[in-house]
Amino acid sequence: MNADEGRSREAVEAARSSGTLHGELLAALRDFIVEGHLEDGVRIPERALCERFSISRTPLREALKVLAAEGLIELLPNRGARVRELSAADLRELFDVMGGLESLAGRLACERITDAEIAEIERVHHEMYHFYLRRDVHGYFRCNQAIHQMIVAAAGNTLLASTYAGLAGRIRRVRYAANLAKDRDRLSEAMREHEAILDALRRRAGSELSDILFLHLRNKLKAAQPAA
Amino acid sequence: MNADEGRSREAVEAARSSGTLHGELLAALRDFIVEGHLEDGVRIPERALCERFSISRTPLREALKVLAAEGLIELLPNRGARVRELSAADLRELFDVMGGLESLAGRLACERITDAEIAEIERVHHEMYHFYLRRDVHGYFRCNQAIHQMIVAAAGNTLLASTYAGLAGRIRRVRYAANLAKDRDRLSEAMREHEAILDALRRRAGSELSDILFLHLRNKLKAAQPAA
DNA sequence: CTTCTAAAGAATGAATGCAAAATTACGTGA
DNA sequence: TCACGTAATTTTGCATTCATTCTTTAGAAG
Repeated sequence: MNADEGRSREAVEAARSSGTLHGELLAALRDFIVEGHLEDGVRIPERALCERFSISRTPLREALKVLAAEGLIELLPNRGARVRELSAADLRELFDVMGGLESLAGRLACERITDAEIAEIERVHHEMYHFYLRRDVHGYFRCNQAIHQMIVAAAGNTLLASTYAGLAGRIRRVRYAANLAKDRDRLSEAMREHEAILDALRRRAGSELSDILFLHLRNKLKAAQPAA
Repeated sequence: MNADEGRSREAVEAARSSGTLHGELLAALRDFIVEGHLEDGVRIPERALCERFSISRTPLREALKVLAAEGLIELLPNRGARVRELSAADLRELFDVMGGLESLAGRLACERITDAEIAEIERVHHEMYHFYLRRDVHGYFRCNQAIHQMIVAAAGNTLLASTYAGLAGRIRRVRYAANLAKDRDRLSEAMREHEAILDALRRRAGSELSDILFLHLRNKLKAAQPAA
């Protein structure tokens, strides 16, 4: 019997989240790492993680292999796992690819986004503007993230969404918010860019939005990494 | 992943070369699947693969988990692994994301590509044109693949390259070449698009090339899937 | 003959055990 | 005191084993 598409997808999701010990452990470990509970570059003994999560080494090692494949950790032969450090070059590559994905998201979103979805993004945009005026950096960034997330969601491409989420997880470990917050000029520049994003989105100007979003990410990187 | 999905290159390369069973097995299995030696959707008994590769289940299962994370296979809880079937929707998503990545690759390539690299691409382009005139579909597609690969390489972003390679592997299983080959109009249209790609590349017109490449992939999908 | 049930068989998920490699600890010599 | 070589401990990689779940099949009832 041929498994139909919807059913296999559900099954995969089920496997990933619940049911198997491996799946839950994988999600838990991922959060654990993304939230920065492990130092960069230091060795992570398997035994310690086993005790931490009350589990045997077999499922743990499976999860580590997957996390290595996702790029969150490094697995050196016979030398165990360590949280992957991001060099300046790595960060640049990450931002560029994220930019490419957001660029794609904008293009796709223009093809299918509804007026209601645009209105919702505009709502968050105005909220963000409010935070901007009040210098509430934390609130500002939350709205910022939300807007980009909404554009990706509006693209209606699950592969894009999951790929984007994976890279976003890697970046989340980097504390670049502080750098961005200090640069007031960058903040207002970003606001203007977001205005342009919304404008292009309203006009469903996919190609144009694509450009804007890529450059937006480029500028974000520049602000985060003045050294580069 | 990074070699593939953004996984750490050093670790993966080390694992692959330094004779860790898991690394070699992973690569072998990936090739084995990508080259289509396993039927879509049918159950893959672990025992059979163990015997096929003369190893125990532990490293095999680790490799399967990674392949599942890469999206090549499905792992259903307590029901084993099967090669993932691509629905029409999946294929559309794949092509769009590949289009986004190639679009990004073109943009980045325009920033850093050398005249020598462009000349090399032109060389393959003319070779491809030759195959096109002689109706040598096989040679045509090889050149086609090579050109896209060269653009991605010229982007100089290892994360982009590995992500792209991962998705390309998933698509490689789909035999769309036959469909494309039948449509002679599509072939000449593709040739014209490739001319435009080269032209934009010569002018280092990143934004323009970005558009062309995305649409090029869109048209490729349309040709491969007239039903959609 | 079909269909439902249940038990036997097979496959997967996880834990443990063992060998090889690496890291650490220790002792010797300068 | 420091450098170096060697042995002990730790850690990783893989195989094996046990437990649980799924699949298949034999059998009985309708």
